[in-house]
Amino acid sequence: MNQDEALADTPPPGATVRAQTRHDKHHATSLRVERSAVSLVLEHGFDSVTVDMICSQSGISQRTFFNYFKTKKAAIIGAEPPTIDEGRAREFIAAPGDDLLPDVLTLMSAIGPREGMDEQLFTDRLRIFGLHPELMQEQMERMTRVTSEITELVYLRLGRGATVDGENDPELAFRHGQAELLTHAMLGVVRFMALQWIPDFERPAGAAGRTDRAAAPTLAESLSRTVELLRRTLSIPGL
Amino acid sequence: MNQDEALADTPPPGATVRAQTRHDKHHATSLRVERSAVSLVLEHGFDSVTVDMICSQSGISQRTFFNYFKTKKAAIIGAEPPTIDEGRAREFIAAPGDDLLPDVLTLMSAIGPREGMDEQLFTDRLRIFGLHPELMQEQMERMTRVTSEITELVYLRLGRGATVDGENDPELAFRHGQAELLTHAMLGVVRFMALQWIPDFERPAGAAGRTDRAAAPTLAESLSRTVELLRRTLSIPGL
DNA sequence: CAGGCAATTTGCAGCAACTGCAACTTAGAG
DNA sequence: CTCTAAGTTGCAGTTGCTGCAAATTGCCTG
Repeated sequence: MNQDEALADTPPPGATVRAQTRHDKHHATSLRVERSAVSLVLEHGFDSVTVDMICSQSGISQRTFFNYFKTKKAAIIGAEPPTIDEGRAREFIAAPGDDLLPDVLTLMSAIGPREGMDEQLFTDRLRIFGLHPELMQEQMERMTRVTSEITELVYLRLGRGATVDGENDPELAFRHGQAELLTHAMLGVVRFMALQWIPDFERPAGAAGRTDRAAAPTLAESLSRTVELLRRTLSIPGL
Repeated sequence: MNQDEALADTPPPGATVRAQTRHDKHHATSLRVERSAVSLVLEHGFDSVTVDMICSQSGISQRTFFNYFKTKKAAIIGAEPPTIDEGRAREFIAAPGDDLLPDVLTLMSAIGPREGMDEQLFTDRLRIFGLHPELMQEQMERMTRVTSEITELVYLRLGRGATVDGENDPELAFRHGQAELLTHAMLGVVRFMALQWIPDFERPAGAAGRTDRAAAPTLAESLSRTVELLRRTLSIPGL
């Protein structure tokens, strides 16, 4: 998994002289298409933007567009991020025991926008999500695709303290059910978090460039606030 | 809201003689289309079924089809159920305090398949959901549309014990956040519940879910089991 | 550096979902 | 019964998306 990166750190022996290797080119084009798509949608709205528009602005043919992205929505949301990082998974399983909830949330957030990603593109996408719930929906759907993987990790973490031989099938099945339930519930929480994150819906026609840095909490801030709220909510007496 | 029902219990003065009132006819056609769609999809799969097929089997034109349902998917999932029942909402707010979770789940379940609905159609749809995750997705998306309404109800219920004059804005806002978070999380739980419900869903071996051919549990059973699991999960010490 | 293999790109033809419009049919009120 | 409005239909057109085969391009080997 994550073949892109694997190839990336094996540059051709000719040092950095060869500027445009096949792989780089693909990546560049992909990014160019994403940018075109996002900017066009921000300008005209999702329905008014045709695939042909995106193509001509990106300098590729329509057919090539669909070689890069399966659907129009996919192009706007961006290239599919790889599956869960192996190292991250290990960390998660072995992490100190009294922080399960935030850890799960962190794990899930890693599926969405990545760390070193283009800042402008990122916030633009957030704005689009606010404007077009359908696309937000698509993003969430993408996350649900890894539900089973996360469930497995949660399952392992839940069971790490148990003695191996002291348990029987029903207990394991029960714990797996717990993991599954917990994962789905946390996915809902992620949605909540994402919604809190999306900037103001109202958008004056004036300055297109983001000038006010008023409400743009980092992932970590947003996360810790959510966890705090979650903890206090779970402690409601008559729940 | 729920205008259908409101009109239904106001039959024309001519008793039951007039068999096909305008409204009834619409309802009948709608149901016929749904049935055609569901059976065809079960037989050939979603992609292989064209709207034209559904139309000819239902005896309507394609144009009329799109007058009844916005999209092909919508026809398969079925007519949009009305918004939350007013009486139900009141009940929810006033219900005894120590059963919030199951009550929320019940409220949400009411959005999906209705009580007095066609049994065959219902189970067929479940099968389709198992076969085509995209449609399940659509159904869930439909549920998320009432998120804000449910949030409001939860908010009211959370605050019903508080003295009116003893609270200030921050407290109210905080409670609203709680309601929002809770609603989203519960929506995730509903998804979990739905998955347990669907027969033969291809999932990684060992995952919780029915693989046997036993009859599907009723909504109430499934719900109480889920709540039980949820409660025991929330009481995990190092959560 | 030439030649060739394989991956990518592209044009083209075509299908299916969906929409607006205008004409037509029908149900139900007066 | 008649008239009006609601519901239905055909038609033409747009758009997303796919398969296929030809053209192009990057890259490796001799």
